[in-house]
Amino acid sequence: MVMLKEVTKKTKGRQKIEMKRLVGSRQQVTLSKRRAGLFKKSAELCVLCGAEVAVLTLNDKGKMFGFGHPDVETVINRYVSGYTLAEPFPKLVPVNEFNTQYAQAQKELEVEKKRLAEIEEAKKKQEADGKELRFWWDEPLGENMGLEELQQYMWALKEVRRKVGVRADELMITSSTPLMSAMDMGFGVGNHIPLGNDFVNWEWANGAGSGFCGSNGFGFGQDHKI
Amino acid sequence: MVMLKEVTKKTKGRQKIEMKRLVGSRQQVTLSKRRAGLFKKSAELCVLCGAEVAVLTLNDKGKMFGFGHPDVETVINRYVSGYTLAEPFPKLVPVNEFNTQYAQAQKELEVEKKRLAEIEEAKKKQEADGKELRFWWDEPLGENMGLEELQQYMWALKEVRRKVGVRADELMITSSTPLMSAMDMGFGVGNHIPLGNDFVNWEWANGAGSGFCGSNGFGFGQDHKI
DNA sequence: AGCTATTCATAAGA
DNA sequence: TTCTTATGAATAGCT
Repeated sequence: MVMLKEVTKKTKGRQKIEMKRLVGSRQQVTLSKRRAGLFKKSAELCVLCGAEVAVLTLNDKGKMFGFGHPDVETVINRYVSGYTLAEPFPKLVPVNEFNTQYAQAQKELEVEKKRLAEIEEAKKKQEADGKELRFWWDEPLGENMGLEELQQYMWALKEVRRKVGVRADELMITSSTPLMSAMDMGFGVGNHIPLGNDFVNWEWANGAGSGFCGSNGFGFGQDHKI
Repeated sequence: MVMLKEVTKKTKGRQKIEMKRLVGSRQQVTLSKRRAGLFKKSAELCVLCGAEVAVLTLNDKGKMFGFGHPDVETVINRYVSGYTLAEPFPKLVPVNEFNTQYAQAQKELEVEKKRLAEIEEAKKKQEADGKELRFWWDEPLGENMGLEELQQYMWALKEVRRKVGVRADELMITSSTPLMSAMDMGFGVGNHIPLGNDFVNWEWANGAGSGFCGSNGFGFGQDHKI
């Protein structure tokens, strides 16, 4: 005879959830949990691969949490030092709807992958030739490279600059908008993720008006055991 | 009678790994996989909780990948604005070997090429489904754009102009193709890039299109199904 | 790059 | 909020 053991499950366990905006406390709980998970994985990435990582999250209340190794600022500096110049703002005007952006990103991802694959291929080819590894930009200039493209780019820039200028003038005249006073944003160096030594740290920043933050409770307190 | 089915496991499956620095190809593979995972989780966090998120990763070769919603710049700006409000980044930009003009110019050119590739791609798409895609520089500046935002924008633009101008100047010299002068474009012809050999192995790989998801090549494999 | 067997993350429930 | 538990996901090791 076969006995069937009565199994009273205490919980339904993790359930698959639809990828759409949550609301209320549900959203809050999920945000906390997942942010913790995200930071943990970031820390692991640092340890495992020696990568520098920065993660910033901002909830709808304007509270910001950040993770960084060596620290947020360092990574951001690297980003900014190379980025500001060439990529002021998104190439495509955001369509407002996140999902649309995301879908778009997926498509473009494919294109991007192909392009980079080509670059890699070229690199390998060059290496195979026994030559020193050289990148395309290291080649003699003026060969295949971008005069025409650069002109297009510059033209576009010129155009946008004109538009911006016009718009700015309008605003200057018709508005007396005060500059953002975000200086009163407080920063604190907070929770430490034990990864052996002083390896990773996290920080947070609260919304405007709080002055400075001590190590008082900021909600996200626990350490991330790894 | 009870038969035991012989199970030949094809793989050992996922194994627990020690949290310590990996090396070689193993590190590379892990970095790729986990970075992809990190980006995916970040995207999910955005969708589920309506949070703004930015993630930057930098491998030991100096290659940076980024994810951001609405985009990396926006989130970083919020963070940085806690330090400086007049200009977005200046004080945070470190001047070091990774930040030479030459290195920057190289990055810019790559970004530029990507942009061009995207332009082409977008055009194809446009023709394909007859749907209209507008680029940010063609878009009339929104009425909602604030003064402060514009100022940041113009500041960034100014930087781009300078950098691209330098690069263009350089190209003109080495090219046999006659073209509009950098001056005509309204770009200053200032300092030349020291075309020495302090080549920095610093490659830029961000901005898959919409400014939503920065991507990369290899490894950033699967599409982020949400 | 694809494939599994596992470990890991986490949605629900308490 | 914090802890438990069952299930969904991510991913290490291979090919």
